[in-house]
Amino acid sequence: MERNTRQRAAILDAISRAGRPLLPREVLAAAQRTTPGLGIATVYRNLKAMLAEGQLSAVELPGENARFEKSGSQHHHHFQCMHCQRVFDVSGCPGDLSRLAPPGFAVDGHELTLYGRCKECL
Amino acid sequence: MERNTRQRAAILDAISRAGRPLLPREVLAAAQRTTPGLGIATVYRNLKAMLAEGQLSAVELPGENARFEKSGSQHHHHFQCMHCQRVFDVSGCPGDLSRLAPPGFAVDGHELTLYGRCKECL
DNA sequence: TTCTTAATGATATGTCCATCTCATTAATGG
DNA sequence: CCATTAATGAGATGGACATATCATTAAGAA
Repeated sequence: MERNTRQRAAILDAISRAGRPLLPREVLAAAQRTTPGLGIATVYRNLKAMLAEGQLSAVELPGENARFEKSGSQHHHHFQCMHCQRVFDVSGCPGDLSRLAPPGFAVDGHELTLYGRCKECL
Repeated sequence: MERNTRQRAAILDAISRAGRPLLPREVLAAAQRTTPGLGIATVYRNLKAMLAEGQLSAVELPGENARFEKSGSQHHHHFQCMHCQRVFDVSGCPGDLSRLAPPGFAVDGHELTLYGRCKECL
C-alpha cells in the first residue's frame, strides 16, 4: 500500500462521509457510487491496510461482523437500530465499571452497545 | 425433541455445572466427560431446541460465536478474560443508559461486556 | 419385552465472510 | 512519455461454524 489509488481514496471517503461504522459490503456499496467497478477484494485489502496503519478502527458488535470507522475519536460506544441494523456512535460512557466484576477479577476495558430505533426508523 | 435422552441431559448438565456461558465446542467437551461418543451435531440440535423452548439463552459477545447459558437469571452482563477467553456472568448493571443515545433515538436495551483478567489468570 | 419412531452419530454439505491467485491496469520515478 | 511494479478486479479458494442426510440406536408406549 504505497500508492494513492482512486479506490483507496474512495474507500476512505465513503467511511468519512458515512459518519458511522460501516460493514465491508456497505463500504463497497458506498464507494462504488464514485468508483464503479470497485471490487470487494480491494475493499478488504484496503480496510486491512488502513486498520494496520491506524487510520481506521474496527467496531465489533455482538453477533455482527466487524464494521470500520475513522480513528481519532475519543472513547465512545455504539447504538444499533433494531430495524435497519445500522450502527451509530454514541458519545457518552457510563464510566468506571470495575465494581461490577466479581471479586478477584481485574477489569481493564469494556464495550457497550445500545439497541433501539434510530431517528429515521421511529 | 420429545424424548429425554442421555445426551440431552448431559448437555444441560454440562451447562448447569459450568455456571458460565459455554461455546458449543465447550459444551461438547464438557458433556463428553459423562457421555463419550456424543457428537457435535447432537450438541447443536439440542442447543437450538432448548433455546427455542426457552430453557437456554444465547450470549453474544463482540467478535465471538454465541455461547449458551441457562435461562432464568435476571438481567446481567458478562466479563471476558483476555487471557483464557472464557466468559463469566457479572451481576450488576450501570442502569438506564438512554441518556447516552443521540437525540431522537429510542433506546430499549443494551449489552455490556467487561474485559480483563479472571481470577485464575491473574 | 416388543414395537414404533424420535434422536443420535458420522460425515457430507451449506453458508458466510475473508483471503488468495493471477492476468491486467494504472500510479509514480526518471 | 516510458518503464517499473504496486494495486486492482474477477473469480477461485479457504476456514470456521452450523445444518442436512441417513443408516443406526434407543426412549417410551403398550
